[in-house]
Amino acid sequence: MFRERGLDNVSVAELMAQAGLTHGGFYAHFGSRDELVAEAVRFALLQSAHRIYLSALKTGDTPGYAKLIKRYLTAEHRDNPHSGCVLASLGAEIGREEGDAKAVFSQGFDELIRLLAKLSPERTRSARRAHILSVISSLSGALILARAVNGKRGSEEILASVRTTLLADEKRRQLEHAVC
Amino acid sequence: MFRERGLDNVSVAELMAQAGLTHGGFYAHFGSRDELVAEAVRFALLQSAHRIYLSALKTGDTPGYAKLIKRYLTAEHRDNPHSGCVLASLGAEIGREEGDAKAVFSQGFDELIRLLAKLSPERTRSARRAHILSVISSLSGALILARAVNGKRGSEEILASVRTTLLADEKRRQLEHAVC
DNA sequence: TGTACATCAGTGAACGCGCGTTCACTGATGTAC
DNA sequence: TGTACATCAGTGAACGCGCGTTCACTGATGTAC
Repeated sequence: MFRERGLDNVSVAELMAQAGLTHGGFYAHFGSRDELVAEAVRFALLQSAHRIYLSALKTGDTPGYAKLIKRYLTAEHRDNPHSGCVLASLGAEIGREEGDAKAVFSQGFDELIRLLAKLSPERTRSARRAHILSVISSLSGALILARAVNGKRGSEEILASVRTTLLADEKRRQLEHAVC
Repeated sequence: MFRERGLDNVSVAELMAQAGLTHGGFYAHFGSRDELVAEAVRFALLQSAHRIYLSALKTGDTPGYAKLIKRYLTAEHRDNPHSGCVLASLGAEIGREEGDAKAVFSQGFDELIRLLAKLSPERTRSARRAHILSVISSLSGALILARAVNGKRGSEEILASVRTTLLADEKRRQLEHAVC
C-alpha cells in the first residue's frame, strides 16, 4: 500500500481494514505508525533485493545485468508499483524522512548493492560497485519518469530508450574489456 | 516548498504564511490547493528545464552533456532540493497524481526532452531523444538515491560512481562515433 | 478431567489536532461624476 | 479638486473531516492447580 500510494497516503485505519481488522488493534503490533513505515520499508527493500538478485543471476550466456535491465524496464513493472521496486516508488520520500525509515533504508540499500556488485564483470570491488550503482540509478530513474508521464506513448518511449541505451552501453563496456 | 517537503506535506496555511499572508486569502488566487500544485509543478519544471539547458550548452570543447552531468550530480544539488531538479524531488509523487499536475508535468517534460535532445551528438532525432532520456534517468535516479541514503560516505559514493560511469559511457559512445 | 485465573489480540468510541475550504467582513485602491 | 461608490485582495473565525493515538472493555486461548 505504501509503494502504491506513498508513505503519507495510507491511514492506519485503511491498513488495518485491509488486514481484516479494526484500527484500534494496530497498537498491539506496532508502537507507532512511523515504526510500521520503517518495517514496511525494510520488508519491501528485502523483497526487491531478493527479486532483483534472482532475476540478475546469470543463466546460460546472457549476462546478469542484461536480464535485470530487461525485466526491470517493463510496462508491467511500471503499472504495478505495489509489488515493484521500492527505490523507484519510495526513494524520494525516504530521502525526506528523518527517523528509522531512512536508517533502515540505508542499511538495506547497502546490502542490495553489495549483493548486486557480485554480478558485475568489473575487475575491482569499487568498480563493480560503481557499475551497479549506475545501473540501479538509471533503472529507478527511468521507472519513475515512465510513471510520471501521462499516456502510453511517452511512457513506453522512456522505457524502451533507457533499455536500449543501457544495453548498448553495457555492450561497449564488454567490448572494451575484451580488447584490453 | 513542495520540492523540499513533498506535495502532501505543505499546508495552505504554511504556504500563505511564507508569502506573508493569512490562509483565507489563498482562494482569491487559486481555485483549490490542487490548482496551485499543478501551477507549482509547471513553474518548477520550467525552471529546471531552463537551468538544465543553460548548464548543458556547449562552451569550448566540453560537450554539453558532460557539463550537465558534472553539475547535476553534486552535494550542493543533493542538499538543496528546494531549488533543484523537480524530476528527482517530485517525479514519483507526480506519478501517483491523477489530475492537472500529471498532465502539466507530462507536457513540460516533453518540452524539456525536446530541448535537451538538441545537445545530443547522435545522428537521428529518435537516437538523440533516447540518449537524453537515458542520461536524464540516470541523473534523477542517482540524485534520489543519494538523498535517500543516510550518511555522507554512501551518498558521495553514489554521486561519484554515477558521474564517473556516465562520463566513461559517454566517452566510449564518442569513440564509437569517431571510429564508424 | 474440570475449574479459576492471567494474558493479550482485537474492538469501537472518544480525544485533540491540523487540514482544505467557506464566508462575512475590512479597508485600500481606482473610477465616475 | 472633491465626493460617492464599486472592486477585490486580504483577514480571521468557523465548518466538517480524517487523521494518529488512547483506552476501557471483550472474549478467546493457554496455564496452574
